[in-house]
Amino acid sequence: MAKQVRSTSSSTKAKKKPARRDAGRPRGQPVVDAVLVHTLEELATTGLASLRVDRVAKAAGVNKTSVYRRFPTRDALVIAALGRVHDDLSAQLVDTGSLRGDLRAMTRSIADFLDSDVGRAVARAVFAGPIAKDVADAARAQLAARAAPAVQALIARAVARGEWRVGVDPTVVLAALVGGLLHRALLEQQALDDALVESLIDVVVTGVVPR
Amino acid sequence: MAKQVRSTSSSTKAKKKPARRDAGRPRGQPVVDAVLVHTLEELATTGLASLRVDRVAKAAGVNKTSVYRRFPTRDALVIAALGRVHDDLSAQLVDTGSLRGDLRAMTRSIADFLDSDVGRAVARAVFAGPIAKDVADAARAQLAARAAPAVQALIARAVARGEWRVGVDPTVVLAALVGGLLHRALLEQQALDDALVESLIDVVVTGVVPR
Amino acid sequence: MAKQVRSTSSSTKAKKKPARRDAGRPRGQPVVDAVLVHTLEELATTGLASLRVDRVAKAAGVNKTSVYRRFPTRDALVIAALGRVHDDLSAQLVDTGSLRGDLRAMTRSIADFLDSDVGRAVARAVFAGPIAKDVADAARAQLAARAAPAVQALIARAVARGEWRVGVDPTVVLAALVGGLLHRALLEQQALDDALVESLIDVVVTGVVPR
Amino acid sequence: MAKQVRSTSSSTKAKKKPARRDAGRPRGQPVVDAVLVHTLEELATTGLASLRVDRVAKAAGVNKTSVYRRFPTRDALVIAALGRVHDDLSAQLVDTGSLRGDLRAMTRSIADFLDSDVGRAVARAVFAGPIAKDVADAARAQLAARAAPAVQALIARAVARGEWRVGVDPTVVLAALVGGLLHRALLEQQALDDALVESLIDVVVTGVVPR
DNA sequence: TGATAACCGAGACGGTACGTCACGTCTTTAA
DNA sequence: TTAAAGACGTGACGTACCGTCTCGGTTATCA
Repeated sequence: MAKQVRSTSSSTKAKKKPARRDAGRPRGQPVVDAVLVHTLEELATTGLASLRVDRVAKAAGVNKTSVYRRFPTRDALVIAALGRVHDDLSAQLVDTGSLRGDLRAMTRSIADFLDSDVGRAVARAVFAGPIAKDVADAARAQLAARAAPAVQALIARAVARGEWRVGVDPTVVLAALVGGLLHRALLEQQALDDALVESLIDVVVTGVVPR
Repeated sequence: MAKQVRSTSSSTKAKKKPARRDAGRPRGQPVVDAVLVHTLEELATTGLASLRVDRVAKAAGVNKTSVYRRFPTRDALVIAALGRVHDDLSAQLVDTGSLRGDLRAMTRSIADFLDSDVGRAVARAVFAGPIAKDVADAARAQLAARAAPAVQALIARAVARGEWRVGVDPTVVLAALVGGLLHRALLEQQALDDALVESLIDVVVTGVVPR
Repeated sequence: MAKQVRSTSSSTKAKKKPARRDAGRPRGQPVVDAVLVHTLEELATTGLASLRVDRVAKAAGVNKTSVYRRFPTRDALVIAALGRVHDDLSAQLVDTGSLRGDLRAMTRSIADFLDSDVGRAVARAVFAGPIAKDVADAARAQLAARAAPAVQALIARAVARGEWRVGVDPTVVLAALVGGLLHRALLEQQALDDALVESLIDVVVTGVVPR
Repeated sequence: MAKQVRSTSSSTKAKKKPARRDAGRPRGQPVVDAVLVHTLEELATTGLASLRVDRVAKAAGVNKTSVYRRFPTRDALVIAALGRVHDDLSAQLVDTGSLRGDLRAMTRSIADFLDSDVGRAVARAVFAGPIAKDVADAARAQLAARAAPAVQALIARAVARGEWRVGVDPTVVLAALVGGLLHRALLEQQALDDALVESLIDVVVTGVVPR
């Protein structure tokens, strides 16, 4: 063992540091992953306001410096973390055979997200401030590239079935549905149960005025 | 040891202070008013995150200490300021003779608020965090005592006119309308023009499905 | 609520800071040295009561925070600074061939210290309060390890020369001499000239009663 | 019972304030006395550094304002309080028939004072800072008018008895004795027992050199 | 295989804002 | 007139977190 050779000399001056395990090893992607995951966790746990960079770093088993090496700012870190969520937020957009069914599936999946700790935290963070400007843009772009087609398809099916009144702006319908959920979750601070989803869809699909 | 001799100093060097004119004068209510007004102003101007207590104090012509004497925390200050807004937010709830008209007036007034700097800032702040918990409660109580009756009346009129389908939950309708506005203002970050209001009401009142 | 959203602000407005050159550079010992030196300076200049931590920090070319990182309290800072003085206070304890000469050298060196701005300030500070408890202990320990031997030697020489009456407590003689200086310097607030030193030694060595 | 008579009326509108006891009543001297007494008490208890004006006022059953009416500054208050001590510090200067006896009585009485909480606190405060300048002047004037004659007499007696070597400065002897006590009490922080007093006098009277 | 560059942990540092404390000033109200 | 009550301005304190920067040491990559 080569180590034994040096043992006599190293006995005089003890190693100061307890020998870091994986110092120097470039880790790249794993680091950002761990960091972003724990950022979301902190976000869900303690909220955006109490999110501390050091804590995230420590939780991710990474040094604060390494965080700042990749994300120049706390905000940038948060934004990046929020960006990750879109991947999980792929709303269910299936063909159920009816507009109500399609909307129900979509709304329900969004509601599920907003009912989770992460979801609520993310929503709050997105609302909170100028993050929105950046995130919203990215989100819109991302949605345009991913969800939009599905939504388009959803509406196309509804039109084909004769379930979509001409002149109705799809974005307004979405705003009403999603906004309704947000209102309930973040302002009224109540759970998003099936009854709510059903009611929302009922109002949006059928309208308030009796037929 | 703690607070070692900080004294016995000023005896040699005479005070050069220009003799403040109205130090010590109790001002009470005027102070909190000025402070809260400027808090809202800062909120609207620079946002919740950049709101500095000293700056608010200075703007209000008051000392930082005096602010802290009444509001133990920056957050408490913000919350108190938000509380003031409800007074200005008394939504217009007039009888226009039709459900659409009534809803239009209401939605329009809310939209106007959300389109103002203060309104957007307040909305962001309320969403931002646990503030919501405190403020939302107070807001709900306040609304229950003030706006609710008017809303009740609005719905009662609609029912009387036969414009309100039985079984439709008013709170859901409100959530859809207000939430739709919030979605547009804070997430999509677009102006709340009349077209949007009209579209929202159209969807909610008439529904998506053709009649 | 605590520390509500302080973030999400700097993302819009670009940082205008002139990019500090050596921020973050660990300086360790140099820092504490500079800080303590300037602490003593302030102490000598404006007195303990008017000593301001920021001012010391600024004078030392260091941030207030850095001072507090090492000295948890203003008092701790002062105490540490006082501790530094002992190094300079190594009283002259030479063999002049006679008790009077030996005492004169010692007393004179102490008097010189007490006549300096720093010396007076230090003496005042040490007297001022419970600092004494901490500092005095350290001082005593330090003196025991450094000055004491020399004093012992001084007395041993005097005994050998037949100049030290049996039963006379050295500590009392020291207290009388040093105390006499302090009384003159701090209470009577007069200069410690050679005449005083000579008189003190004369009284202590020869006594008041005529021989 | 007179109280019952008013009970019915007071039940409707409760007294806002707990009815200040002696508002407006001019009290003059009693106030300053109480204030100074409690100032000394605080001084003895918590030390100069921790002496708070509000606390003194409250302890003296007086409003802070009333304190500031008479003493423009915390320091002035302390100085005034210290001034009061001289009255109690009338050192015992009796004719015991011998120099040793006379000095013993004087030194002992000073030692007793310095061994008390108030005494130590006062001594520390006097040393602490610029107070000394003011107080020392007043003290010197006061001593010159009161104690000095007695000291003069003491020395005159000693001279008459042939116990005072010509050319010995009385003030130096006093400085050595008092200074020795101060050194022991404030720096070494030990009790001032009879042995110390005896040793001090022995050194000063007889000298260190054997006869 | 050995030099070199990239990467990481550790942590000191400057800076800004926070919330606290006590001083001394001044007004109001009441006896 | 005198005092109590107490709001207020002011300055310093000590703390927390951000983002910067240096150091030392390790690992992967290339000569």
